[in-house]
Amino acid sequence: MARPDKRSDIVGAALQIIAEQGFHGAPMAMIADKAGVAAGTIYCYFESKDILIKELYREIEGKMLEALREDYQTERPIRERFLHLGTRLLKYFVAHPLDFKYMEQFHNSPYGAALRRGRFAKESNVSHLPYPELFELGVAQQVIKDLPEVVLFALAFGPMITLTRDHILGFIELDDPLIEKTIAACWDGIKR
Amino acid sequence: MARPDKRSDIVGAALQIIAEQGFHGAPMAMIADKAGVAAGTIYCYFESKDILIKELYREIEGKMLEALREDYQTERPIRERFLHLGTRLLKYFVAHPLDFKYMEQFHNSPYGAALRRGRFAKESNVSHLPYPELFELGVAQQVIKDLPEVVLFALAFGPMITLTRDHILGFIELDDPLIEKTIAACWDGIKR
Amino acid sequence: MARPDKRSDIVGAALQIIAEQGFHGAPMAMIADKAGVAAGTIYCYFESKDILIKELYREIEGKMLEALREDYQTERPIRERFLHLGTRLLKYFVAHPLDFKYMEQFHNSPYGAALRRGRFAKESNVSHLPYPELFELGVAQQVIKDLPEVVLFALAFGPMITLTRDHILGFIELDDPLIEKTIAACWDGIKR
Amino acid sequence: MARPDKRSDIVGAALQIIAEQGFHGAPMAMIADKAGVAAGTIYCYFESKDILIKELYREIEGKMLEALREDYQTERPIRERFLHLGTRLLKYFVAHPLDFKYMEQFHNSPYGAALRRGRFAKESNVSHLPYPELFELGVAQQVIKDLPEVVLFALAFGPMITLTRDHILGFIELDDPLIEKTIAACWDGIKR
DNA sequence: CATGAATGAGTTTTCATTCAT
DNA sequence: TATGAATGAAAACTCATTCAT
Repeated sequence: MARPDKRSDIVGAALQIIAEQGFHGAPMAMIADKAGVAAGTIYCYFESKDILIKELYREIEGKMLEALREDYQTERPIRERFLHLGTRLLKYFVAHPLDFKYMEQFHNSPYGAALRRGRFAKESNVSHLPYPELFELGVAQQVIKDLPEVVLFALAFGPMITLTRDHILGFIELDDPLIEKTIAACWDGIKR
Repeated sequence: MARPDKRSDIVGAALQIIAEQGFHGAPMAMIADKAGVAAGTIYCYFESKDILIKELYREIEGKMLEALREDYQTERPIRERFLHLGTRLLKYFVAHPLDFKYMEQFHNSPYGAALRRGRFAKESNVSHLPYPELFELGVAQQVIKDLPEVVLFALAFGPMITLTRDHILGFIELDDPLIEKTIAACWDGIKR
Repeated sequence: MARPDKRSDIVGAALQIIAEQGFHGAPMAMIADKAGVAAGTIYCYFESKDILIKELYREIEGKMLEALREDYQTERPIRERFLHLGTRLLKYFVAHPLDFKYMEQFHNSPYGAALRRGRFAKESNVSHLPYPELFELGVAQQVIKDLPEVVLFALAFGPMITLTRDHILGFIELDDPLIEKTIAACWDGIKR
Repeated sequence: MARPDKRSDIVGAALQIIAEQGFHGAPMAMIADKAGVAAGTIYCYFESKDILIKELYREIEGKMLEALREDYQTERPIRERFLHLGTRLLKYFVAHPLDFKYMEQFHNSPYGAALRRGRFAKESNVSHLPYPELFELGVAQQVIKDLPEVVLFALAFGPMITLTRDHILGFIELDDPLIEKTIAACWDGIKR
């Protein structure tokens, strides 16, 4: 009767509800209900709501990074590599709007602040991303503006985030040509 | 002992607590306490927490727009007007971090989604801003890339939002020269 | 409609239910119900169930010690002072069976263990009681057996506790003559 | 790998956890875990947690009574028989602190109240113990005070219980000489 | 207008027990 | 017998809102 993997059902239900209503609009009982399990069952798979939230974030981030890295060729010129990454990222978000919304909820919360602080303390505020290296290299090759990494990151990433949000809200339809034009414009922002 | 205007006290307390702890970390009792009034008193000025939140948003947005429009000269060239607006905006956020954080909380919540939807339905997703007109004009004069307004908005605004967040989190120190370089780079992103 | 002091109602309800059913047989909802208040109201007076429990213990202990000290004359002989205290204690418990049962619940729980440890660490395992001094004095005067204070305490107190329990359970009817005979027997146990 | 008798494993695990954490600090899952069996397995041996608790009590009481009766010689004088029993009892508790703690948990709970009531209804509040007979005989021989059996029981038993508790809590170290002195003092309490 | 005690619905989490395998 | 995933009925606690003063 139940689908074979209850854990997936729970994760899926949590993703959908949290993405759409936020953490506080997602009582455990509602998640359980949508997943088709009893309230207590969630605690067979996740120790607490906190852990469910963090775990779900890790899964989404993993899938996203995997998508980014696919076909990424480190021997290509800086510009092409940037365009590849930006395009991939935007396309991933367009294809997985719930993932994007979930990540936004996560970042805009104590969880996200803690995560960012932790990562910044080490080396990068969005670790695992191929960006930091790419920017450093571009600055060294005098292809990219000589600005702090954080600023370059904002110039490159900020528009994608804002635009994805608008796309999801239905303010614009992001098709492939528009995505490419947008990423090209992002490049204009950081290129020397 | 009490300041004359309880309403201001309430608004100020709400801004501070919500900006720092989020909507759910800001019980009415805590706001009342910080404002130095009784819990019930808030309801003399605001029908509900929802209304307090929306009202506070409107006030902050108003102050911000006022700051943007100050010294704004519609007869100057597109580029200069953009640089003026961008610089003003970034400086305003740097000077009023609580306002920025509050707006982020607001946008990243059902309130924000509703607001944006409402505004888009009419004409603009960030109404009252001088941006839409500026972009239209820039496109017509072939100074700005021929992209949808929403995209231009993302290219111009996205980096500022992301960067302000990083500044507030302490990942970077935004001084005036850096602000100007950043806005100039934003211009590169949208200019033809 | 409501009795003037809701706090007393809550304390009274908690005493009765906890004494009879134990801490785990006393949900906050049940206490609230018996007190004639809403569940949340309890938290206007006590931060948590833990604090309610500890506070209630302190109140009971205070009343009991007051009863013990009444008419207590430090200039009388050791034996008379002991008989006075023992008789008072037993009579207090007979008159206030709920207090006795509550204290038993308390002592037989993590709360009690913590309390005893704390008191023992300082100077006495049942501080505030006039016993320790009395025992020391009696040993010095060679009226009381030369045994560790803890043992003397057990010899003197143990029977009263056990007997009070039996009285409350209805196994025996403790009237004044019997109380006096019992305390006299307790004295036989510790006297030299 | 598993010990042959799962039932013993379960009983042992329950004893240890309940003695140390109380009934409510001993979820069935934890008992099962410590016993090295699955949660459901416990229900193959015990119908419910209640029944496990009662059953365990009966086993402990049985072992304790057996220890008491060992070497007990009914033809010896009353005093010697009392000293024998008291010493045995105290030594048993010192040697088996978990048993003592478990019994305290049990008595101080609805289970214990029910048990005592049941036994009193028949004939004795601590049935199976050789005490009642001993007291009756002692009173008849005019060696023991002419007090109700319940009172004699409290005078004799109460100190041992209180003292064992203090010993387990580490407030005193009960070695053999001290045990004997204590039991002798108990005798002073009941002897004529 | 102002107060703040009181409310009670709603939230997360625990855990004895069941049952399909 | 043995398993352990699943259940769902509590339980403690929070907090927006009301209302008698």
